Amino acid sequence: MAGNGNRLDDAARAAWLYYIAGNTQEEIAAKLGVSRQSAQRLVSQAMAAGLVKVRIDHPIAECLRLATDLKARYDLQFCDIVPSGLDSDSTTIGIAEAAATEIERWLTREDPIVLTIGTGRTLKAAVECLPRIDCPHHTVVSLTGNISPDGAAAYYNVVFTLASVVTAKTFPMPLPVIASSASERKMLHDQKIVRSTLAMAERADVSFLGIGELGESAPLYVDGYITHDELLALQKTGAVGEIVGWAFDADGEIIQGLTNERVASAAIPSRDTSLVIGIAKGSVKRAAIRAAVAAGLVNGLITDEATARALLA
Amino acid sequence: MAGNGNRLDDAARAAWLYYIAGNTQEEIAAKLGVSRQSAQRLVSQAMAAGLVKVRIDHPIAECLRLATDLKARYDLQFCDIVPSGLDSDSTTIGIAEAAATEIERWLTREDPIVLTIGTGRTLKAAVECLPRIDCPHHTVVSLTGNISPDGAAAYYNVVFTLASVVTAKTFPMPLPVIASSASERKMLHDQKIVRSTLAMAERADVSFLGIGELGESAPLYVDGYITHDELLALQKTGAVGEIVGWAFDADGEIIQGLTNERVASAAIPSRDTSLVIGIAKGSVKRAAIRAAVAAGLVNGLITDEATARALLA
DNA sequence: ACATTGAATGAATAATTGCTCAAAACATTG
DNA sequence: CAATGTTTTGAGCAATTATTCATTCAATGT
Repeated sequence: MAGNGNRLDDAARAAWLYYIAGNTQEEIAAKLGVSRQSAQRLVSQAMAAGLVKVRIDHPIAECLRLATDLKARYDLQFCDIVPSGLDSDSTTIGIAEAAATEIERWLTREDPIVLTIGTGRTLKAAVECLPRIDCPHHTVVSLTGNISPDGAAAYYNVVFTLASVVTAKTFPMPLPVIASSASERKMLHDQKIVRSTLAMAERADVSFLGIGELGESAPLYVDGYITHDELLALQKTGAVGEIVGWAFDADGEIIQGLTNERVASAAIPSRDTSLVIGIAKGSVKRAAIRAAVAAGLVNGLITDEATARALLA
Repeated sequence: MAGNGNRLDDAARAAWLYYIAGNTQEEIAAKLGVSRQSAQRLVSQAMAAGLVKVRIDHPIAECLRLATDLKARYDLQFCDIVPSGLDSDSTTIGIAEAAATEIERWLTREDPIVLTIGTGRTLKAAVECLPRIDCPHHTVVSLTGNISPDGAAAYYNVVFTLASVVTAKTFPMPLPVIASSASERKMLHDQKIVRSTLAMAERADVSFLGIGELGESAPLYVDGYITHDELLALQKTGAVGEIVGWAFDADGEIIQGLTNERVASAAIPSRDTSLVIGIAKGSVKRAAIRAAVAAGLVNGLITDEATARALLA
């Protein structure tokens, strides 16, 4: 009723009445003067629009244990394990929320920090879980370029998504993800703005990075940043994973040459002076994750129970 | 203890699978190796134990919370808070629409009601938001006179505006707002038509009233119903606000004497037997609104977020 | 050992929620 | 203004979730 009002407003109202006030959808329908079905639609729209944030406030003992073990085994500063259904290879569910919680924890700090962020599906999902946070005193820097091969904005670059929900000062990288040549990369990196952004990235206090795999469905390849031949070449030199574009082998050694000569991303921030959290799960990424934590490419990890077990086995 | 903690662990896990991973309770039961109803019990235990935190990320959510708090704090039957834009002192925007919605809700009822209405800019704006409503079974009564000091129709008397858009039986008060003397008021009120209108007002089911302030820009003064000296006199006795002309102090006590001896309006309808909704916002009206709700001059309130916060502070 | 109590369980059932589909309302275009 | 495509709506139905109730099980006191 009430004329037009914003549709999302009503959705939020309905969601509030449903989740917070514990009303049944029929009661909501009555209060809002719509049919029960419409009330149901409003609630699920609020859901779909990501207005509803649920968090479980309990350290599940088993996950805690795994986290402690992993921290000891791989000398991690930070580790969060999310419960998994026994079979779960299902995308980003779970760790995205956990990552969002951790990002939120950092962005709600009083003292100003520099947070750097990578790319990827998981990270994107995590940022979409974030509530609005007012934190103009913080700085968010993207480690990766935001221009996709076809010149469009890179879809999985998350800095803009983050900026739309958080009031921190944000610095995207006005670069392609992978330059066409080593010399082009040098030229791009010599630009004044890029240099200052790269410099800022080096002052990171905390970083959130996806860990990508380099199999047939490697995101770098699937999203068109590298060709199939380039992928094969990487695999041939033993590359098993990639962080902000930098391919590394099973020992966590950054591959020399090949596409790594042209990766336009900033270097992974120092693990000696800052917290670098990798976020990934799933059996297909296992080798990549293991290499990354074993070699100390990251000193923090958010993953799920199944992956944690595999990393400890 | 141990049993209890373990149980909560499972509850947390079940809640996690349910709310975050979106599993159905049957799936959870399978994964946790318990029966479906046990899974249900775990989830609801997690709920009861407060493990599950839901948050709605939308300004509306805050408004609903404020409304609930205000209802509890001031023992209100009804409260609606509209989000305030950045310029929170800007006239009637927002609450007018909200008031219109509530008026409409009452006028679209099947069973016949008596609705009484006051005056003022906010109420005028509210009525102008109303759609056409066919409701000949309802009765609308003005609580205030509709004759301005210069003999013309009082501009902010809303009964005529309302009548132009709604088919209810409407009863204006063929009176000045403030009589020239106490005896004139008595004489006027003794008229047969006025008496029946006043009697009708006493049978109100719901009332919509503006809350006016009594500072330098008090509507009563600005619109010429009282002189500047009368305004000063009221202020001197501690008057902070006014409803349908009746001035009251910071404790919500109706001022004795002064202009109140000549206010020709009907009394504010009973808050014990009917819903009396005050509609006002803005920092300049804060004291008046606080006094009105605290003393129970009204038992319903429509205001904005900023004012609601101030009332709770 | 045995009765008593109280929590936990699963079956049955009631209530609520989610989905599909056809009709209606709406907007757009020729 | 008719024709068209799109969105919104509510009814009916299927799926899911909550509650009730009789029963079991284990623990405790007599």
